[in-house]
Amino acid sequence: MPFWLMKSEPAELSIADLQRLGQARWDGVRNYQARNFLRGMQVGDLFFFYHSSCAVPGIAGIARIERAAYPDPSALDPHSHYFDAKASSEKNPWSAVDVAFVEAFPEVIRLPQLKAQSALTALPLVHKGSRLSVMPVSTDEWQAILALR
DNA sequence: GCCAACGTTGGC
DNA sequence: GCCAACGTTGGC
Repeated sequence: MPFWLMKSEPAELSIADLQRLGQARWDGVRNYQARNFLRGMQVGDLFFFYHSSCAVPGIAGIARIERAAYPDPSALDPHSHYFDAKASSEKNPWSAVDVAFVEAFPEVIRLPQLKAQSALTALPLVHKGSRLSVMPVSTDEWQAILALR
């Protein structure tokens, strides 16, 4: 079963929010590379929930894919922050998935700690300037990160 | 608030 | 198809 990592701004959706909600739609991805990874996800896949653009950037927990990729409704909603005027219900280039809460770590695994792991040098997340918000995580990387909990 | 890195747009 | 300009991401 493949593993992934996805970034979310906790002001938008945090691991605590997902814990409270149980489930949520993961929408608003507007980058083709990230979208293609979204489309590769299968129900049951696990991912690390990363908090970005916040006081303590890092991995905050684990969640699971509950529904595989489908056309992202937020692209069609004029009131949405993620509205895309070029998208239509016939031709919507963007994808969303549904996710479910699995686990919140007792403490966020902070970015500097992740960057210090030699097992994670290939992970785009730790690369300076990397903006990719959805990425695959190898089994070895998954285990290395789990060991930091 | 700053700024480096990156993706996208659009003129040519 | 090139590439400069621009907008966005995201750590600090």
